[in-house]
Amino acid sequence: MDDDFKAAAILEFILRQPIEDWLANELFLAIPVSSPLSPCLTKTILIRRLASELSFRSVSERSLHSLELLNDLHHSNDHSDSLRAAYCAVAVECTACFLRSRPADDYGEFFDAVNRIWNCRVTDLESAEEAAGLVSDGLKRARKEMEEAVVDSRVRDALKRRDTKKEALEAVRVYLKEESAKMGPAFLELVAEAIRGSRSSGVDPPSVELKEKGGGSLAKGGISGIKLNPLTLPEVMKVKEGLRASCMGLQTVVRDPLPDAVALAAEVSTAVPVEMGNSKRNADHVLSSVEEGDEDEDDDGEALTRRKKDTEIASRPNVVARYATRAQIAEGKQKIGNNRRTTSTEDAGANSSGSDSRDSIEINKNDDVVRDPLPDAVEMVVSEEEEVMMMMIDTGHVNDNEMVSRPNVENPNATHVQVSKGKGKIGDLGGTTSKDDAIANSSGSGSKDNNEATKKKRSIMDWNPTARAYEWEEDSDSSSSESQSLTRKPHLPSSKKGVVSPLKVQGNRNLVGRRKKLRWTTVEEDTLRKAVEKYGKGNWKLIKSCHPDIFEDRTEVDLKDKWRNMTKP
DNA sequence: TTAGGGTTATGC
DNA sequence: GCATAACCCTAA
Repeated sequence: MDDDFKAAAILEFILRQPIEDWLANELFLAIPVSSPLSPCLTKTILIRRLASELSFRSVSERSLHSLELLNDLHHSNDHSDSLRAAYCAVAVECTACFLRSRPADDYGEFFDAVNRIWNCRVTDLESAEEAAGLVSDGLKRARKEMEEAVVDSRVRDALKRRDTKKEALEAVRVYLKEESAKMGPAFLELVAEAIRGSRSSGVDPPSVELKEKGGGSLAKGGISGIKLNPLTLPEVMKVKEGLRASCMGLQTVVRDPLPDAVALAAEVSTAVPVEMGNSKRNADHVLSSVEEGDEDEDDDGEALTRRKKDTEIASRPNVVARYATRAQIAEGKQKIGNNRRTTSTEDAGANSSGSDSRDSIEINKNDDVVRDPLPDAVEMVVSEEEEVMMMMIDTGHVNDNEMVSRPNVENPNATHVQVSKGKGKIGDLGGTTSKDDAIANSSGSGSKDNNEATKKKRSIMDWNPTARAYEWEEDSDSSSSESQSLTRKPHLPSSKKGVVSPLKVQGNRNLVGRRKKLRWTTVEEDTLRKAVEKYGKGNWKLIKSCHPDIFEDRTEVDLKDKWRNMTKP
């Protein structure tokens, strides 16, 4: 285990506390954790983000995105009904909201939403095997209803009369409650519990009070866990500094993660002015408890002696595995031997099959702890540093005054906390629609990302509207290494595509300034034919946007011209 | 954004 | 040279 492990444990603990988002954000920014984040921490961040939105009675397309990422973190055989229901309800609300927010005869935004969410997003889900967990009969029915609503005003009216927002909020609430219960206490809480267990004989128990699994409040982003006293501002500063010191000061890399984590808990307990009990006093004792499955890694006599002192904690199944980052997983695999080429599924299976040398990465399916997600899903969720960093906090719900007054003890001039509306805030999304988000993000990604601040951590609550399964190839003209590194993000077709195609078209121009003739392929023709059947003649832009890959080098006019040719007598 | 007329390139 | 497909221009 290394410092990153400690930082992840602290962050997970923090993010599950009922503290304000700005504070969680501050702490996230202050605690050095490298990416890729562990699946567990990623999941915690996403859950926190959803909970925060829920507390503000808000659902948006970024909620959809969060749910998609959470689905990716689910085990392939562990798809949750409540997740499916929440996804469907949020998708419906994200569409139907445009019926309520616009004049009675203005359906443009609604049609766009149907196209964006149901014709593109949900269609992709249905075709993507890894996202099958989100697809339900309800989602299919809803999709049909939305498609009918485009052409049938009665269906539209019925949809408008439904309180889809309430349905979505309730569905998300149910999912969060269920997921929080599944996740159980934070790692540090488990450690605290272990400490208390280890001191049960004649020693004052710590004042840590563990709630029943999943019993925590969701208010203000809190999920579950230790009861905390409200922190005053000076205490907050102390927490932050203490946590930072804890993370930065611990340079010794100990092979065995559990005692190290316990030591960390002890340190945190001294740094955090909340009731963490006598963890420090217990630390020496608990430090002596070591899992026995790692002897080849830490084989000194002292460690061996310690290992035998506390079998209870030693037998705790794989709590540490929750924090294995991809790097740690890779390291673990290397221990096994890297001569086996595995598929993603094989990796998942291997990680759960159990081996002493893999204890640090093994996921115990019976532990109700976060399972090892499909590596491919992890790849998508946590492989991109920016992707995960952009998840970091800032719900966009905090009012401006609060944002402005947020203290930055680290650096009062630091840009990453200049979060006042419209200025310096990374991905300022407060109160914007998802469409606005996409526009803002696509238009600002270049210059803003060059900002030094954006190279640092970003808020977990920041919505990355471009963070979808799409990932376009880089433009040939984006040659600088800096821009390449900064633009390695997935993009929605609506933003980047619109920029790329004309450039490519220009590149195809001949000396006369006319594009080279590009003959239509059979695939293009078939797609166009089917698309016209589906969407009708004349909806060339819609058709193009629904098949951005196939019609990558075609304009809407091209589609129209081609159809004209195809239907000539 | 689309429709329709006009222009150009390509294959026979 | 002609037919056709692909592309361009412009009005609505």
